[in-house]
Amino acid sequence: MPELPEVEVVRRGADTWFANRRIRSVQVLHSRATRRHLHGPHDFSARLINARIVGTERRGKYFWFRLDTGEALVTHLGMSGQLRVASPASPGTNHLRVRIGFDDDRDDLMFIDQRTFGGMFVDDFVEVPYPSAKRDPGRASRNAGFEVPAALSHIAADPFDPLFDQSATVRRIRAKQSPIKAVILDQSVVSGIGNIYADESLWRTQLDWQRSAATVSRSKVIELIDNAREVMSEALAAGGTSFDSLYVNVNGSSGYFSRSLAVYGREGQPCERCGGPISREHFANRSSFRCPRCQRRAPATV
DNA sequence: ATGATAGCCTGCCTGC
DNA sequence: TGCAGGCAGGCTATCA
Repeated sequence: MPELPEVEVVRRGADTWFANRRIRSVQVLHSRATRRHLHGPHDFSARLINARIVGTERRGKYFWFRLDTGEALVTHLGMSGQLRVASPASPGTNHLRVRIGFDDDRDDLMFIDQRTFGGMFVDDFVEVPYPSAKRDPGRASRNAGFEVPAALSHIAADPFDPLFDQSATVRRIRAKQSPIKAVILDQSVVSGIGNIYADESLWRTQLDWQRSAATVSRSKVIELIDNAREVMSEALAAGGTSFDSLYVNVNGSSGYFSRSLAVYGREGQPCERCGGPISREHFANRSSFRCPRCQRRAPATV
């Protein structure tokens, strides 16, 4: 559910509240929440207890706590996951899946997830290489690589990542025949973009989501990536997009970017660029919103 | 290899 | 009022 800006809001909150603290206790209240931890909930807890959180990092919609054990506590919010701070004395809440306590007796970390598409797992780091275009011969140490949890090695850099290689990403996008929207939602091509920001970026670029990626010009793809970066930074500045209480930051408050959306969820309402009605179409068992006037569909070739 | 689809879950909203 | 059906911001596995 949450896309890059929402995950980044949560990561920042998590960093503020949990960095430099040592884990004392771990409760797994629903085993599905740790299903991606291959050795089970007991091993999950054992690897965390006594570990100190060094800091937090993010790639796309995943973020993780770097531990002083050399491992990562990886978190994905899925569609409905939340990270909340809670007093150690407070009772659990509905949909509480994992609760972590610290040796300073200050606030607990609660992972809450109604639909259990999200989860947490502990993982080793692997090094991902710097893209060749970003190599800096004068600073060999910087070129050594960047570490990500092993299970995330297939996740591409997101448009804010220092490792993001824009020209390589443009080439990869244009090599695909699929609808342009499916390609920018593919986290192994470019990460962080979900259904909302895909539609918003396509609207800003005046592209029909159905267009085969291979038919979009190189400059238009560059514009699309720039627009995705732009809309996501605006959303981040607004504290994220939220339609309901399912997405909140660690304090439980929600962002207000939903009022700035141009197409997403605005079926029938006027396009702010041309005044025509926004349409809603089915795409991969979900919805796609576009302005049929500004985002023209090429006539079907028969 | 790439691309499309089904499945995982729960809660809420709509329409009958 | 009750209930079935549709829908939700994502990812992964599996099939063609």
